[in-house]
This record gives sequence, C-alpha cells and structure tokens, in this order.
Amino acid sequence: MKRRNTPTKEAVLKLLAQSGKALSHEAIEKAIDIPINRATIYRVLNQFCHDGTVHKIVAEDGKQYFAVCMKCEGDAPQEPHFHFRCTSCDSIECLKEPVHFSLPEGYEVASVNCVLSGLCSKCSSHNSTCENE
Amino acid sequence: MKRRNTPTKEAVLKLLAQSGKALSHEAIEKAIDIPINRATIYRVLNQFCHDGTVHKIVAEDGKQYFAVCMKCEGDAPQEPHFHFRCTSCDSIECLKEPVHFSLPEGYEVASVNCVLSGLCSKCSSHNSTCENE
DNA sequence: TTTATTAATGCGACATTATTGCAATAATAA
DNA sequence: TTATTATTGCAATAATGTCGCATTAATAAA
Repeated sequence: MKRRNTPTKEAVLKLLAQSGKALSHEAIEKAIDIPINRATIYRVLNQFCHDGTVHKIVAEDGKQYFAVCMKCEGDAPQEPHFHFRCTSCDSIECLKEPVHFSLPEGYEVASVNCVLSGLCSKCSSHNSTCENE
Repeated sequence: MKRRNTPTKEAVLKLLAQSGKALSHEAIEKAIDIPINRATIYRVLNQFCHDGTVHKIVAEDGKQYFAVCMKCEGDAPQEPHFHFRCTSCDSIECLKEPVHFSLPEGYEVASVNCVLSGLCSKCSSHNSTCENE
C-alpha cells in the first residue's frame, strides 16, 4: 500500500525524533500541538513500525511505547538494545547497551523486548540530593 | 497482613510449580480443576509476588505471566533471567540465561523484564520437519 | 487546473486485561 | 464453639488497543 505524507505523520515522527525517547500513545497525544485521534496515532505508529522507521517496546506496565530507529548510525539493521524506564519521570529511553544472550538448541528468536526499570540519573540524584523541580 | 491457606492458593501454586512455566491468569483459570474467579486469581498471584514466591513477567503482548521462583537452587535471591515466549504454543518459560548489562552513571535498576519471542525447539522442529500434532 | 482514486482520518463500538468496592464466606485464633 | 478478619465472588470500572464505516484529503491522471 502506497504511503502518503500527512500533517499527522509528520508531527508524530518529528515529536518522536525530537524527544529521543520512547513515547506512549498518550504521551504523544498530549505532547503534540494538533489534535489527533487515538486510533489514528496507533495506526500511524504501527505503520512506522511496519516500515522500519520506528520500533515498539512493551514495558512492565503492559503499555506500548514507540521510538525512532535510532540516533545511532542508522544503516545497520537496528541491533536489539536495552531500554530503561524511569518510574519517576515515566519515560523510556533506548540504551546503548546491546542485548546479548544464548539460547538452548533449536530455539529461534524473532523479537527481543528488554526493559530495565528504576530511576534515571536525573531522578535518582533529585531524590538523594536535590529538591523536586 | 497474615496469610491463610486456602484451596485456591494451593491449587494455583501447585499448578505453577508443576507446569514449570509462566502462565497467564487465563491459562491458570482454564488449567485448574476448581472454578476460581478472575479477580481472585490476580489477587492470589499478586500476593505471591509480594511475598517473593512468584515473579511476574510482562510479554510483548502486554499480558502478565507468573512463574514460581524457581526450579533452580532457590536460596539465592533470584537472579534476573531471560524469558522465552513461543508464539506458536503460546507459553513462556524461564531460561537459565542470566541477564547482564551495564548502565550509565547514576541509573538505578529496580526491576528487569526481558522476554525473547519466537519458536521454541518443539515448535520450530514441527514447522520444519514434522506435521502438526 | 480539474477530476478520479484511494490512503488517511475521526468517530463510535468493541474486545481484552486488570483492578476495586462490597457483601458473603471461611480459615484461624481465642 | 465463637470471634476475628483474610479470602472470595460478583459486578462495576478503568485503561489499552483494535476495527468497521463514512468522510476527508493527498496524490496521480486527464
């Protein structure tokens, strides 16, 4: 199916790229300057995923987050990497850290979903040494 | 809050232990011989998690799966490990493979949720060499 | 520039997962 | 045997994500 350029797609992709993080549909809906329907956001995001522009992460909260593929070089086919979810500022970021593992005989991996949760550097330092902003 | 032994708890824990896998509330409800309400299953499972008897995994389908902590020795405080979700037989198992990673300065990890998806050895061999059962 | 094609969108409805309040039940202590 | 209160079932609810359908609009064709 041929793609068309629309304000919606541009806005979503721009937002994802600028934020540099993985965002939920809700975060996108809030952060974006034009009103976009929830169903549309999902359709756009899934299309991006299908086209390889964006990748999806499912966190332990069971929600889907979407991030551009990737600040890094970009030509390599996107090595699986860890994601970090800060439970304080509720954002998810892609880590440089690649995911390494070995599997028992006969197993075939199709996708990798690895999320570490806790406090990012900002929030952990806030908690220990600073006041909240 | 003090715990009480009930047929429900016994049945759920026994099922999880016997299966050796991570099960969803739905799988538990189906597999168990006595009828148990969905809400009750979740409450029991979350209680087990809280008590450290069971751990929770969230797969890329966004669903929660629960597994006993663990066939292995059991005295060590349960090292984070990979989980494998077979998309064919739709089961999740704990892998021996531990999760290793390093984090940027200042980050603090509270929980680890790593799920690999694909075909387990049984299903991948069925696909390539055998008929379906 | 105008028209035709069909991808994209908004809306409402829906399926699913998970949680919560409340009254009834039952496990344990007294 | 009785009292206490953890546990359970039920119904209601919140939230996430998907789908069908009619309308709109991006792009190609005339």
